[in-house]
Order: sequence, then structure tokens, then C-alpha cells
Amino acid sequence: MKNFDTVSLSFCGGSHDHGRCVKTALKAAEELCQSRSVRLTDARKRILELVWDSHHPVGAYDVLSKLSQESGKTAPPTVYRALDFLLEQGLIHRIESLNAYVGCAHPTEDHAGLFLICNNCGCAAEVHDETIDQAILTKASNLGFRPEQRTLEVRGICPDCQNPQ
Amino acid sequence: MKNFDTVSLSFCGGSHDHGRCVKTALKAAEELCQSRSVRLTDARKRILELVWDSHHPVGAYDVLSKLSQESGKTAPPTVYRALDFLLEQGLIHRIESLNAYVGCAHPTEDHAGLFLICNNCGCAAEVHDETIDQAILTKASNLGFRPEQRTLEVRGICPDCQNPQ
DNA sequence: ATACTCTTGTTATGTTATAACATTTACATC
DNA sequence: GATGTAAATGTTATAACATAACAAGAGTAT
Repeated sequence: MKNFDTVSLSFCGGSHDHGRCVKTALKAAEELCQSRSVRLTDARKRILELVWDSHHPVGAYDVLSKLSQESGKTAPPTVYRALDFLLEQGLIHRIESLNAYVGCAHPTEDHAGLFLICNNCGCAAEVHDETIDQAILTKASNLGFRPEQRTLEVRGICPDCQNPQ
Repeated sequence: MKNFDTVSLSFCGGSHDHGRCVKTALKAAEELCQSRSVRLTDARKRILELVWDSHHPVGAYDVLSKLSQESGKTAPPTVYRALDFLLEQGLIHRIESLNAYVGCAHPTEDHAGLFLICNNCGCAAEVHDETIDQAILTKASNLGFRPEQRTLEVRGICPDCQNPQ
């Protein structure tokens, strides 16, 4: 499996260059959409940027209000359509336990991720683990269940909030 | 770890005696509440029954409308308060990916369950697996994350829907 | 230019959940 | 059995999240 350890840097306190982080994600998104012959329109791109604005999951209505501020009155379907598109393309993830959305750092990889979500600062980190994947598949298979998608969200305290500076 | 294999019987097609299933759950709930000195009031008990009415997760407003039918006008907070109480006591689980609630068959045990939810019939089965638990804990711990709660929901096709009679 | 499909705009509404405050109930104590 | 107190419930309103349905515009292939 690929090494996604850099993702652990995305806990809130990690003082990474987030502007660069977003730029990379947008570039990847453009290439990915081009390769799939789907259109990353201005609206979709802007909404992807807004979702990426932090490593905190953002609600659809947060996106909506930012969008309304900068582009005048915007209605919910505009946002939800873009979010649906981005979800379909694997460019963002939905965090079910928060009704919120977060950028995906490796949209071309498999999408059975694990989210570590801090109950203190609200940041979310996506990680992947072959052992977990395998254990879940084995269990399901033993019970005769055929998995299609999955949601794995762990709430707790992130390293930065455990050891504040 | 305890053997929860009987839970796999709760896929929709399993023609178990559901009346008995509910009765057992209610009895367990009463004993548990008594032992904890918390009150399983009529409203809470009735709402627990309504959640247990099937192995399909039920929405808060489903419960609300049934309750309104049998007891006259009922407002959302009545239902949500009872659901919150039942969640706190571990008597039900919330399925995040469905915004719905389902009875817990073993409220005294640990609550890091895995839900197998059928995309075809909508039934949900709760299972437990030590290997999965351990793999998740290990991963989190390696990243310095301290877990508090977790959500693990696998959507797919249940055995009964794969092999219809 | 035409036809076609995809995308976006717009209005309205559906669904899920909570805030805030009034009232009632359970029950321990006097 | 009256009284104080905490827990539970009733009530009204509204917040937060999401989609249906249909009209209009933009992109593209022929």
C-alpha cells in the first residue's frame, strides 16, 4: 500500500503551508477531471477551494454563505450539486458524523479511508490502513455480507490538542 | 471477547421471532436502568419499542409520527430527548449514514460496534470484532490520536438479498 | 445553425434537529 | 401529607441540512 503518513501532518497544529496544500489539491483535481473528461467548472473549482480552506470539515451552508458573500445570492442546490460532483469524483469526502465535507488529499487512490476527528479543535485527518481494511473485509465476508461503501470515523483528541504548546 | 454471532441472524430475511426479540430487549433495558438508577419512563420505553419495531434503522420522525398516531400530537423534542437518553444508556445506536436509530442487542457490552447495512432491503446488523477494534486502536495510537468514540458503518448487500428465496 | 447534453439558476419545500421557556411529575425530607 | 428540589415533559418556534421540479444558459458535435 501507498504511504500516506504525510497526511498525519494535517492535524490542526501542524504548521504546514496550507496555501500550497490547497494549490496542489486543485492542480490534482484539474488533471484528474481532464483525464476523466469531466468538467471542473469555475463553480465546482471554487467550491473545492472553499472546502479545502482548512483541514476542518465544512458544512454545506458554510460554503454557501462564503459563496454568497463573494458572488451574490446563491441557493443551496448550487452548493449541493458541486459537492455531489466532487464526491463522485473522489475529490472530497463527506464526514457523516458531522454532516460536513473535507478535501481528499489523494483522489486517485482507493476511497476506504479512516477519519480521525478531534473533539477539541475539530480538525480531521484522513488515514489509510491495510490491516483495518482487511479486518473489515474478512468480517463482512465471514457473515456473507458484500461490502460496497463504508464509513469509518474516529472521534477523539488529536496529538496537537493533547500536547498544547 | 464475547460471541455475538447470533446477531448475524438479524439480517432481514432471518425469520426470527421478532416479538420475542423486542421483549428481551425491553426487559434488559428495564433491568439496566434499574441497576443504574435512571428512569425508563413510559415515553422512553415506548420509543425504545418503536425503534426496536424492526431491524431497520428508523428515523426520529418515523418514531414521531407513530407516536403522534397513538398518543395525539407530539413534538420533536419529545422524541429527541428520549432518543438521547437511550443513546446515553447504550440502549440504541445512531446510524450516522442514515440519520436513523436502531436498537442495541447487548447494551451492557462495549459500544464500538460495526454496522452492516443492506443497500437493498435497508436492514442493519450490529457485529463486533476484536481484530478490527485492535487495528483501529493501533493505527490511532501510532499517530498519537486518542480515540473516544467511533462510527463504523459498512454499506453493501446482505446475505438474504444476495440469495433471494 | 441545429440539436443535444450538461450545467446552472430559481423557487419552493422536505427532512432532521435544537433553543428556550413553561409546566408537570417523582420523590426525598421534614 | 405539605414542601422543596431535580428530573422529565409540554409547547412554540426556529435552526440546520438537503432535495424536487422546472426554466434558462453554456459547451460541443454534427
